[in-house]
Amino acid sequence: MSPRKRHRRASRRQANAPVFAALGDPTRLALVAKLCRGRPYSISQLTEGSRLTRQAITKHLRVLEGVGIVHSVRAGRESIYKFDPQPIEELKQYLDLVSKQWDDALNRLKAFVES
Amino acid sequence: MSPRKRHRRASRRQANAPVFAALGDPTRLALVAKLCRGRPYSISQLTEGSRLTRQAITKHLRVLEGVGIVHSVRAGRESIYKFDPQPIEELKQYLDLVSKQWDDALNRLKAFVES
DNA sequence: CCCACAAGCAACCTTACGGTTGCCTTTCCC
DNA sequence: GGGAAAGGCAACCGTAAGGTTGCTTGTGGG
Repeated sequence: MSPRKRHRRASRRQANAPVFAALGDPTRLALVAKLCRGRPYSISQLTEGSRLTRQAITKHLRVLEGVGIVHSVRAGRESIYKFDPQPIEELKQYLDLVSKQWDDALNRLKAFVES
Repeated sequence: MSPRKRHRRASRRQANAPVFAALGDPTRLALVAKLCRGRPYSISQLTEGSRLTRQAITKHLRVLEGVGIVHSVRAGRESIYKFDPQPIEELKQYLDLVSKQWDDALNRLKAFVES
């Protein structure tokens, strides 16, 4: 593999880290679970059922929005949050790549042992 | 959905958070990328090519080991780390579930609009 | 036997994160 | 118009995370 290619791959990997980090919190995972039910939710609605403050939820939503997992629009006096599947789709692709790399390595090893 | 079922689903979700968190760091992502190339690596080998201290790398490896992404065995005077695909496989499943839930919601919405 | 290499352990530092509280602004609606 | 609902902003707090340094322990090889 060329150094340039390796570098491109590395920066793609690095780009995924913040998305993983955004999902690395139970509260945020719960928010995602709720938002991917389809309907958009206001902050108050998302705060309902959580033992946390509205402010805490707001911060978590900002983190999710920062990596593109959700988008918000202001509608009158409320902020409406909606799920966006794209970043998660990219994570899936990346994890597939990791699995694939591992499988290939195992197969190469097997072939080597049997030869 | 029954409350019991919702609860089981919630705890499964919660269990994934630490794994996401473990992947939510560029250094750790780089370590995973290296380790899933197949061969096991010692700590010194994993430290090579990184601008961080061996200690820092060790800490990161402990985090990864804590969620089962890697396993270590002591071999003589070195600690050998090996990749384990299982936790990542579970993440993939979970993300699939999220995507699926979103798709279903969209389809329901479409059906509703067209009716 | 001794030295050097691999790692572990512990202390420490700085910064980011998760969370709360208090107060201000905007919007709705009676 | 005025009160209540929905948020935004900023300050603050505790703690865990990422990283370093220094020192000790164990192991392998000449």
